[in-house]
Amino acid sequence: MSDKFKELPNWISRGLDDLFPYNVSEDPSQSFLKRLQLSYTEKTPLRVKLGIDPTGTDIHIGHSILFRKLRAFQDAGHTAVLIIGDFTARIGDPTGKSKTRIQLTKNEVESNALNYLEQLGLGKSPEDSLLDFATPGRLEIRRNSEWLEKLNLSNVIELLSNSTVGQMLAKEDFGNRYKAGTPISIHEFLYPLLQGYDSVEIKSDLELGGTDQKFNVAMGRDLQRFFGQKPQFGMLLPILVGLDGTQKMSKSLNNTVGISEDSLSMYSKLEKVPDDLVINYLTLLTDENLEELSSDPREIQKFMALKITSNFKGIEAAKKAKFNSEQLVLGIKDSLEEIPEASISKVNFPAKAFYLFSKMELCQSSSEARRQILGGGVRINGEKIEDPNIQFDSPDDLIGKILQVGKKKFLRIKK
RNA sequence: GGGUCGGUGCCCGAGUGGUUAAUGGGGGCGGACUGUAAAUCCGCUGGCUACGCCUACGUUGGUUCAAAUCCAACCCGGCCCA
Repeated sequence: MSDKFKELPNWISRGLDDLFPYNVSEDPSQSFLKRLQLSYTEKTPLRVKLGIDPTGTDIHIGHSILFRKLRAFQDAGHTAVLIIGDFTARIGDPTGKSKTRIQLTKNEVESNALNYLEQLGLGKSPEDSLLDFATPGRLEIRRNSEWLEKLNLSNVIELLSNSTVGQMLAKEDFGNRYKAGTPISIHEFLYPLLQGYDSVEIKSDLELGGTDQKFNVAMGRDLQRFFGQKPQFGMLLPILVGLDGTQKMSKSLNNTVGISEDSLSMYSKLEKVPDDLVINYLTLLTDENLEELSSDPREIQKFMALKITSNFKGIEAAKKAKFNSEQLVLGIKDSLEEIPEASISKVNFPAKAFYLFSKMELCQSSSEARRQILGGGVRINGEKIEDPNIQFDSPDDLIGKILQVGKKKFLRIKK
């Protein structure tokens, strides 16, 4: 994120990791700035491609970096082409280990895809959503089964002939796995090619992706050239580092902030990210001016958390979350404006404490609840309980009380 | 297809017939501390309304009073050879 891209407008260059080809020249096939200007003079919006695999179901703020950038292009009048990788998802995720490779059914993929679109703002107004679904001409949603399903073996071989094993092994991911001796299935080599072929089908002018997508995006250029098209530009954005401060944000690493999470947990997760991540988050997830920040690291953290939360939840919800979070730290749970509530109806009485906490889903299992209690991390209405076998005879003893595990997990019992 | 080595809990990795829910490390969770955190120290880290009972060491059978440990077949992977 140097000033390498300083000639580009800020809405493009902010947070950018790479843009290729990047030559400062007059040639619109070499200079993205010229290409952009050309699209305005010709009044032809750029077709900006972004692919998503509908395998998981929850979008986290790491993903949102790409969507925010895509949205910026929409707002500048260009066409976002969102590709739902329904075909590739059905074959299975190549990077996962074979034992957990799940072959998704057509129905599962569809419902995942719908879920994704809803999180992105399907049906909402542009002001309240990540992408602009409403303005005509700004969004095109395509499923890659539309064309990939029709490829026959000859087509596939033609695609394959565009790449070599050497090239594939030069790709970081494959190379590492090859060196480490972990298995690589042949069909995994097909993925970059299929993703690249998507660019051909939709006549992409620009593809957005994480930095790990460089190979695949470049493959799209190769294939477009092969099929006689103008190659797309590639725009790479950083992979967001997760809450642990070291590894990429990923659901399987349990270091994510989901965009569908309630505002309080979003805020409280964000306000304690490691210090050296704060500026990074501000850069990638907000539009705030970085020149005018407080000098107190704790203040910057809170500012970042507030801004990001309000991006997703609105300013009012974010402020409320900040207030509640501060109350929480002070241990003033009673004054919280919004304590998550949960019904006690599924608990059978008489109920022992460990059973209660397990059933209320504050602990993953009754064994864990027992351990947590013994470990001194469990409270009811602020009062520590020490015996996992304490028994409650009736729901009336508990309704309205606050159950708490650790510092962050708590809820108020309702009927 | 042949040779060879190997498949252990979230991950890595000990264990090679008997208190073994299985050493150790990482990660995670909880506690203390702090600017929330990080670092550090301490505890926990299969399940079950639970002083007992279940389920676990690739799969399925077998040998044994007893198996993650022995045997057989199968499945999956690395490396070497084709």
